[in-house]
Amino acid sequence: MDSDERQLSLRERRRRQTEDEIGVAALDLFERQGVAATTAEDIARAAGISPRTFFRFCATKEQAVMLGDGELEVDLLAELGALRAGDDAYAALEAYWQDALTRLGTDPTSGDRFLRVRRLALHEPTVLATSLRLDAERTDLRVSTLVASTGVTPLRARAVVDAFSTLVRLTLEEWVRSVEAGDPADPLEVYAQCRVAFREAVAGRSRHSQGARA
Amino acid sequence: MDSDERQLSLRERRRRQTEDEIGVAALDLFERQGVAATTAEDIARAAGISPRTFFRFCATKEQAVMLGDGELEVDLLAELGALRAGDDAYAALEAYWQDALTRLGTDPTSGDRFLRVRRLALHEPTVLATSLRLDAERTDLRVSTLVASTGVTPLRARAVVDAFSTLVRLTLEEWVRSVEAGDPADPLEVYAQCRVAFREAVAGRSRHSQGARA
DNA sequence: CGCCCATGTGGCACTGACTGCCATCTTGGC
DNA sequence: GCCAAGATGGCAGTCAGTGCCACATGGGCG
Repeated sequence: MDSDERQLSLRERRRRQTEDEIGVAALDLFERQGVAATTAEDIARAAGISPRTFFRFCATKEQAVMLGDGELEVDLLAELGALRAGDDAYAALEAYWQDALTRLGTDPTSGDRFLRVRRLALHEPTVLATSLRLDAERTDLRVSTLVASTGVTPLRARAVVDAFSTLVRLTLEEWVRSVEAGDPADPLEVYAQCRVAFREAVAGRSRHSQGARA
Repeated sequence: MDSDERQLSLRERRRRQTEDEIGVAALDLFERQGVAATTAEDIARAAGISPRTFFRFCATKEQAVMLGDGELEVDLLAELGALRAGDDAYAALEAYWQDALTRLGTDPTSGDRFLRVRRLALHEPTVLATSLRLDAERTDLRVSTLVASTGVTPLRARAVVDAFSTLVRLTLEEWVRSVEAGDPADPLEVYAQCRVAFREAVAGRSRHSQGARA
């Protein structure tokens, strides 16, 4: 987690600091004025850089709030790459995600930030779209990593990866909802619920429901 | 399917015709020159309207190729609305989707068009993003319809709807891949495969794999 | 038939996202 | 200290998308 704060070239440290400042500034402005009313120039000014430089850090203004989550993806890929033939990839992803959620809960700083971004995604369609697109762009690499490490067919790999992404998104959405409804739930709790709901939804249920069939 | 071609006000018929012309023009240009190299003005000119009017039909140029799929969504909502407490919503959605796929296979015209759009989505990130966003925007209505008709909890409804959307997307992707690989598969076949892969991915498997556990 | 309102269309001007290019400065290896 | 690589900022340009207004057209109604 804190392994790489020191011993980085000055450039690299600066770079991360700027990324962070951009992220904070964008999140702040988006929350305060809405995404539409916030211009890229606004964010750049608040982050102390020129508009031109701003667009070197992120391709669209919406991506400004997502600059921080690269590490999570790296971890995820490492997790996938470490699997071997016969391993249950979906289970591994679930473990990874539980771990990530726990860390988020433990570290209030990054946790809060993360929550605020997801909250934004719930209310601002363009932010949600950006998040979805980011996920989609990462899918191919996840899939090929999984195929390479475990030898499953691409179709199965894609099924696993897509199912996982969807479950994650569902979890985050429900978590945000619980926070906004006034009683913030434990993310792990929410995740457990979503996992069950998701599995039962897909399983093609037979019994378990309150009413008769028709 | 052809229920509403006649007996519509002249305005309505014109409207649909224009929509169609826009869709055809956009698809054509996007395929030929790529999305980035195609301006909204290009599409407008090819469709015989002014740029200003073009943006009254679709909010972004990418949406131009998706103008046609409104009816599918209407059908889907009708399906969801017709459910009752205790019904298996996921199964209903699967049936609906099989039906839709069959219709697409039967009607070569709209089928080809549909395929071309999905193909575009596979190669053009902005088109994929648009499709994802459209889906996300429709989610809320699907969920509330489902909640209203069957009384399930919002979380479960969301799980069903999201799982279904993901499965549909997976199916379309695989279908397109099979076409591009040179041996076009039967969409229903692809769907069946994806359904199984998806279910097994989520189910938390226990046996069934080729190798030992580790 | 002719009138009128609702609706559709086009033109114009404008904002703002994003990009290519170049000139300048800073970093880090030697 | 010196030089190549990389980072930054400014400038000009393209193009997506919007508000506004002026005009045309469809369709109901007397």
